[in-house]
Amino acid sequence: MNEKAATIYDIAKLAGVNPSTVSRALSTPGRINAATEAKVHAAAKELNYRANPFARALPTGKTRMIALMVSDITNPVFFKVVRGAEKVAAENGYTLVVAESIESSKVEAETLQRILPSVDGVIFGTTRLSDDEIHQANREKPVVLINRIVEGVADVVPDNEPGIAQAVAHLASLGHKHIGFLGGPTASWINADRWNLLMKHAVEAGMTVVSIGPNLPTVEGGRDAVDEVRASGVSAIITYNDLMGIGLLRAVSAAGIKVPEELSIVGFDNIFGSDFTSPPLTTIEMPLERIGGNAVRALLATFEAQDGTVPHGSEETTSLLVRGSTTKAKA
Amino acid sequence: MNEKAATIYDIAKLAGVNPSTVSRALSTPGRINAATEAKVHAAAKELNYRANPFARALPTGKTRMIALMVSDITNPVFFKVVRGAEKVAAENGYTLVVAESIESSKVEAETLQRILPSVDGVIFGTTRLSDDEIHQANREKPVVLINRIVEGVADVVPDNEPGIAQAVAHLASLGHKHIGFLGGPTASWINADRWNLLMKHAVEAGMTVVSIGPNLPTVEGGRDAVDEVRASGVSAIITYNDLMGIGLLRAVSAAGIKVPEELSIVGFDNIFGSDFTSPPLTTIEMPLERIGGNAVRALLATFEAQDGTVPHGSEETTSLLVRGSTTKAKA
DNA sequence: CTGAAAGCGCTTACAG
DNA sequence: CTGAAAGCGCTTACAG
Repeated sequence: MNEKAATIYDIAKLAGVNPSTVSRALSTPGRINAATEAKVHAAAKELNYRANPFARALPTGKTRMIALMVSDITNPVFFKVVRGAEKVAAENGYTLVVAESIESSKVEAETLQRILPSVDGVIFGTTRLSDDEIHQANREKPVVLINRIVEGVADVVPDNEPGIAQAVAHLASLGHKHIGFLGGPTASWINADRWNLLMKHAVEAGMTVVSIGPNLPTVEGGRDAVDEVRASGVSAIITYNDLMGIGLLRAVSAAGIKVPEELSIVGFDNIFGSDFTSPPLTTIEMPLERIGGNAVRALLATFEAQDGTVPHGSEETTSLLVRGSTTKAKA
Repeated sequence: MNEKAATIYDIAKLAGVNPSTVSRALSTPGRINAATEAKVHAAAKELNYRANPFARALPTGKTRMIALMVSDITNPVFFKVVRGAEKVAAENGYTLVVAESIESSKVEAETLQRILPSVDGVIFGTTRLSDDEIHQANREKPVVLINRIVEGVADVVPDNEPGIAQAVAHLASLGHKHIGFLGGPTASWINADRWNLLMKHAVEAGMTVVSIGPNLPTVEGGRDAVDEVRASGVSAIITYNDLMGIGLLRAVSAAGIKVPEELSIVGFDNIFGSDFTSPPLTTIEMPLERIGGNAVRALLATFEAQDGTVPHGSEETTSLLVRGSTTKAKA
């Protein structure tokens, strides 16, 4: 190991030009004499040259790295988000750094401080940071928020409405009159959005809807809701996310309640594994990979933006994926 | 955004010392006058100073970043590996870059070239690179391999034997006489290791064992094995990984074969979701998070190593996790 | 179009 | 212990 890498000086010597010419040939193609440029490229190839990104970053101040902060790397909701983000970043010559905050706002703030000097901008998956902390970060480097809206900060949020409208219509067509929503984190923008939309559409469809929980947005949180769900008398329930839906489905079945005959369950997200259950979980699909990719695009857009315009995105839409956990309400 | 960050020159001015003194105070604590050091630290704190990692990397050649290359970021096998690696990296002041090669050796080679100049070393999760390509990378920067052994290159591999021995003993105690192994990637070190160990232990236990497949190491690969499994007449099967185990379990159930009464299934890895199936999958657990963490430790060790010693690790062990997909062989 | 020079923010021998 | 200087590998005005 430790073969020393070639520099622009090595290339300059080999090609018989000045190092600054090499720099120009490599970084601003078309701006210099074509023959010279070709010579430089040939020499670069011969020496297997790759620019030292650190040396490049110093004068420009641009690192070509972006950070994606997630609260829990092992939460399957993030897998596709990370993949989408990584892909778009790579396509644009950026390197993605994914950092985990382990569900603690203190760790998250520290991690952010550690990573911020290294990157050109940061994308927050779910975050426990306060609006103030987000504004502070946004003052240093461009920020894009996923599933959260903060005044003056770019965001990418999905449009939950189509999926919820479809889910309500689906349940209504199956004869459900009284349904529930198993809530997740109360401080979360997306939890509130889903609940508000569900109320709106359920009422419009002539159904009643009650809030259950809120519980932890995990398999355990779903499992812990069994008694409350049963007590509520609902014939169908939509859960804040699939993790809760899966936990509820398994716990309810273990308690001898038949899914979907006695209780229909609809999850949210369509995470990996949500079709492993018996029955497989009906769910409202989130375009997770697109969201990750578009978060990167939004960040790149702020890099370009002359004015301080911040993109807001909800091109992403949601839709119902009917599997086995929903059926006709008992007469 | 774009508040310009403080530099050591700002600190030097504020503290009334030379910039080089600031540098020393910050990077080699204890090497200078305690009072001076305190003054510098106070000034640094006041200015909210954070060292520019790029400026630091230029003279030292050390980036304090390490890369983890995985073939598929959405493969749940990697979740805990990534988490373990991220954690140990952060503890040691390193930033982890995770890169995805999208299951293509060409993409992987390109990604590697792109990332290599930015990092101090690289960890390969599964890799499609040839031994030669790995040696080439290892010549430029230290390399650690997970689940693969290449002469002269550091590695972290789990000891598959305890888990397999336990699984065989478990199946033997349930009266199984004739079992199968559903194979994954034939070029994979770990696939071969698991198969060889299974043969050894099955034979010692007086069982016969046959190889089925190989198939893709995915849910689909498991599903596609139904006919071959059924034709083989085995009463129990161990799959290369959980993904295949889950696919097989679901497909076999759909085909009307009862699991575990008519076919016992044992997976490998204990991935997220392997307990979502009905019945939940019995599996051989891999210490994935430890493996990720130890891969980082091995890499850091090579940074220290004066001689070119490369660590080989199989401290990690495996063990059987009995859930619901195994039971007594039919009489 | 291209050369010579200065500078990005650090670190680290070299003096004193 | 600390200052002054050179250098890491680039980029980019400034000349010509």
